[in-house]
Amino acid sequence: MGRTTGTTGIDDVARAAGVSASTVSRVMNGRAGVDAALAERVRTAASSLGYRPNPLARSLVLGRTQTIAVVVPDLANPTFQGMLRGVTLAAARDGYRVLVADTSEDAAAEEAIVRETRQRCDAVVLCSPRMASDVLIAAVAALDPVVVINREVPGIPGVSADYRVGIVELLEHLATLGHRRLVYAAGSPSSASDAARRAGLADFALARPDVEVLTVEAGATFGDGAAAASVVVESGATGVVAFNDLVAMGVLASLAAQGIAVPAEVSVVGFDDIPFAAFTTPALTTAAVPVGELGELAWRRLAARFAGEEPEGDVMLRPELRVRASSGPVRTVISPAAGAGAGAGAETGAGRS
Amino acid sequence: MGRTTGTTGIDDVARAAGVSASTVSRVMNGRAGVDAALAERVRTAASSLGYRPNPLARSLVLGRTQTIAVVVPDLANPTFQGMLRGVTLAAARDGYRVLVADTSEDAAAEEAIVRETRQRCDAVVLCSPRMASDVLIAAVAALDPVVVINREVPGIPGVSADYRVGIVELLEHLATLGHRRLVYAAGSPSSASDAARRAGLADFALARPDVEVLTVEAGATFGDGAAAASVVVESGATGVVAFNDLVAMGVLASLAAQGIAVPAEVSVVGFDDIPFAAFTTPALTTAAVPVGELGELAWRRLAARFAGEEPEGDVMLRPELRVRASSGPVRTVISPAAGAGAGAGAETGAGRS
DNA sequence: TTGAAAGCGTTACCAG
DNA sequence: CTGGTAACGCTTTCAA
Repeated sequence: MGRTTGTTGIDDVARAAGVSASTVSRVMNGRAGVDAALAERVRTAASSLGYRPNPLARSLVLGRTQTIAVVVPDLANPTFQGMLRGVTLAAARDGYRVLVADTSEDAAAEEAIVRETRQRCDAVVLCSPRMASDVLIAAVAALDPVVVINREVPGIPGVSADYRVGIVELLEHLATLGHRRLVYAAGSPSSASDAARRAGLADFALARPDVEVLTVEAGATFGDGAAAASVVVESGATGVVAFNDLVAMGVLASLAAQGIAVPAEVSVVGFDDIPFAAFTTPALTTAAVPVGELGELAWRRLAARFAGEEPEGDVMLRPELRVRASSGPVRTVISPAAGAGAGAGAETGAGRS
Repeated sequence: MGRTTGTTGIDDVARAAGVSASTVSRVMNGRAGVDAALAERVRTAASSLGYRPNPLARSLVLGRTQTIAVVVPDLANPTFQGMLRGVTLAAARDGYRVLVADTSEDAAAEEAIVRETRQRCDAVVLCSPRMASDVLIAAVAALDPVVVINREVPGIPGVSADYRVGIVELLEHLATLGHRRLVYAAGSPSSASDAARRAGLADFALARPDVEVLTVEAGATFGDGAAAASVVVESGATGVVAFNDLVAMGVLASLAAQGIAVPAEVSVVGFDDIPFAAFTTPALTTAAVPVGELGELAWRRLAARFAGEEPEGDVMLRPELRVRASSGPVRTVISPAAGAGAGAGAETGAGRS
């Protein structure tokens, strides 16, 4: 009846203003059809009591929380940080808040986490979900207002970056520079976006049969890149396309340690354009994935759904080639391998996306 | 009465199990004193109906949401990303979720955002709040379960990194290497953590009167660092302590552009140890601020409060010196300035903390 | 041990 | 235009 908790409730305001709770509610929600004088009295009472409608109670009766969940595999990954930021900023503009959940790359725990967080929200954004396709498809059905970033799910609209086209741009860039023997330092085979990249590799192979592209299994981290560098050297390739910028940085570091000049002897390109890609030595040529936009777009889909609009089709954002100093024309042929050169083993919270 | 929304509610389960809602509630909450057979029947009914207690309704009646808010000035800043991650992971372990809010460095809007998000949660973590001290003090009182990171607020327990001690470690490191003329590329005067650093500068001045430390107003970004580099060169200093890693990276880039060798001619050290500090060229010596731990600690304070424990005093985490390749012994004296060398102007979402 | 009923703080429907 | 009165979905006394 009002004074149960320390908070001032709608009844307190109603009493102070000498009206009913209904009227206070109407005034607080700006609903038309309230006598101006009364409304003013209510507003005065409300502000003098410092009344703030309890969002929880509103949510319960309204059936919406004004909150959406964003689930990411790893908050330390720049890619997901960017998506989270994009969603958060866009949602905030429309008065929505974001509940964030980090699944710690645990594909098995993912579904439970998603369901749990979804229950407290009006919708959920799944960033590069790791769960198996069948699980994902089933889960998504129960999540309804949901948008998936960077993973195709039949039936539900998704927003993704076009990794397939992006890698082709990178390959073409190197081919144009005269490279004819390249290596792709691949990511995890279980990565959906790596599959897209490999599809791009195939596209490219058809279009440019004169360019040879070897694939070496690397991974998604700096250490993986460093480890893969030796294979690159042995292969005699003049250019390497890394799964992502982190891997590229690992390659860069290992190459530098072996005294191999970039891009004079070997060109190195990454993928993603993480915030620090511009600051490596040499600055990294890469394909920029507009993670912020992906997040923003994800929000727009949700906002549209909330507004009762029909779901649109999938959106594919094309990565943008950013040519920097790490790639250049073919000059010399590197000398056939010397050592096994492992390189640094640093670990940074980033990786697959 | 149950079937209003499409969701299955407690009444549906009760009906299916042939018991009352009270019993279902008791079973779902594992409250003792329910007939084993009945309990089993309830559990069966619940799972077969896919029943999930509505967290909102529980929150309303229980008075707790199992959610805390984390408010940061800028989600693009690695420092805050780290704190957010620390809080999120720690809270998740205890079954709490995190609502995130980005104030976009808007000191004026901060208070409203904080109040708003706080209302939906059980507590709030303020990361390096930008609002004026008096506003902060007043706000914090109304927020109650609250912990502030990296900013002192009389009366409420805070967790911070000891920027004052950290910068002294950096200065001592350079002094030990033989440097006698240093410059501090300062951050924004309005930054609380920069004030702490300047206090450290004063401490150091007293302890090492033989070392000269000039202060040049720089800023918190890569561009600020690049711009400040020329002043450093002109000053004839052999070492520069940057406000943070980003500024240090800017200095590094500008120095490299001018052909000044690091650390042979000038040593450069940063602050924070952001994830990429280890990957600059040369790798950056810095003082590591344990942002993840700060976040985790913030959660612990909150968890303790929830458990009814008394608030402890402030916690100060000491930054850890990370010596890498960008700092070295004094060798040569740099030649008195040549050009104004501005340098890159890249912008990265990072900065004050 | 179990159930009925009274809220938790709002909003919305329906009379007046 | 305003005020009762039901919900929203759940937990928790209070009786039985």
